Amino acid sequence: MTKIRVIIADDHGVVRAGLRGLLTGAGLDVAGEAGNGREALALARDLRPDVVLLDVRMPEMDGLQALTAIKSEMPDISVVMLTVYASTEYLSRAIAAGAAGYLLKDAEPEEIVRVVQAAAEGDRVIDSALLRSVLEHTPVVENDALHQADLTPQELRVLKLIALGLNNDAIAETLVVSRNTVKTHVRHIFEKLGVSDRTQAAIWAVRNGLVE
Amino acid sequence: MTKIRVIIADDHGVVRAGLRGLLTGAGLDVAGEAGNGREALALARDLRPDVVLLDVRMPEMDGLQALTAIKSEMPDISVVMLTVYASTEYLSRAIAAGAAGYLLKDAEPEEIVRVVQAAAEGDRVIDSALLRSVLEHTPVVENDALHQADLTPQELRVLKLIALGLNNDAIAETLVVSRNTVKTHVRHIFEKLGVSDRTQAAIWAVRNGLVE
DNA sequence: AAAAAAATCACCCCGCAGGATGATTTTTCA
DNA sequence: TGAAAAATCATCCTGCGGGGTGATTTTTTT
Repeated sequence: MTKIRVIIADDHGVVRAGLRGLLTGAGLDVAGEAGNGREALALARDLRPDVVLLDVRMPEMDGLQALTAIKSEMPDISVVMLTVYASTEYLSRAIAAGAAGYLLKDAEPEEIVRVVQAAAEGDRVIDSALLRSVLEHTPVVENDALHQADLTPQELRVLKLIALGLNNDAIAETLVVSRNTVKTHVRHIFEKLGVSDRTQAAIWAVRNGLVE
Repeated sequence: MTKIRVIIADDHGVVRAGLRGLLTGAGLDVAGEAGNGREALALARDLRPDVVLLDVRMPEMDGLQALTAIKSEMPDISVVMLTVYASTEYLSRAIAAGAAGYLLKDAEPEEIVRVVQAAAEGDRVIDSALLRSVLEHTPVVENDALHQADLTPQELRVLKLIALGLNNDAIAETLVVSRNTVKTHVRHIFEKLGVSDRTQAAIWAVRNGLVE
């Protein structure tokens, strides 16, 4: 089997060096480095790597823009986002734009390697611990509709995760409960919102500012 | 079988009278009339009708607020929205909030009766012609992400309908094509957006201003 | 301490969604 | 006019989503 080819994009040389060492040490092939989103896009065009590691915050073209550009032009390439911010805003945008992974910069080195490898396999890995922390630390703007829906705390978490685009299994994993439990919550949410499927629930959530 | 019980809410007496005549003539039971959303909500609490007909624009509490309040408190009651505006904004909010139907005030009388009856049966009827007209007449804000996604005109329509919460059958009906065709478009959309299911596509669409 | 609400989980069923493939027709554009 | 892109449709298959029911445990509230 050939080595997994990766491109690193971050505006800090130190970070790039650190990542390069980490990935190379794990047997991956770092095919190129970029200092901003535009360079990353150009490099991806030229080198056609398996995975692109993108910092969210970069000059010229930020990580989200680069993500969108890369995914729409080269859907086969997996993109992993790297950031210092654990915000639902970024996270959900990244997921919606097709990111294969989302990592905090202070994640364990092994975790980073693991996610990049999973991304190369075509898997989508959003760190559970990260999702949980985002759920708890992002205050929900008290909303009229939201108040009327009268969701329980756990239902609110489930709805947020639905609105991030997660399926029931992923939600179960994130909240550390069984799939059946998630399905029960999901049904209750549908009843309370008066919708009939998860897509409508997700739209409801986005429209009511639940995830940004 | 008992008559279908309906509440009418509109701030114009003329309209109420017209609707009352129309519905009564069709064998329905108009249990009450309201001049604003708050009254409609109160009436719904007292009378527990099968269907509430809500004008979108009303004083005190508008139709969308009333819709949300009624659906979250009494999910069993079907709500049909009545409006003079064919805007995606209202339409999608109404659908997301659980409206069973959405009608233009200049709709055919038979159409209005038909939709109210369908709503009473628990069906959800969004007029196809209305959807089509909304699709064509709502200009899409040219967006960076949208441009990059490079969707074809028909794919764009399908995506809009996904973002309104429609399933494949409803989309097929709206666009007057087969279910298979819709599924093909849907798959292409997923590829272009880099997402893996319709919920994520819907979120993408909402975030990129495709439906409001 | 008792009652109510929230959270947990299981099992069954069905249908639609999503993925893969292949093919034809229509429209657009060079 | 010919090539390319877009739109149309079919068939097969698998699995997840969504609905229905019932039940237990934990937490909150009164």
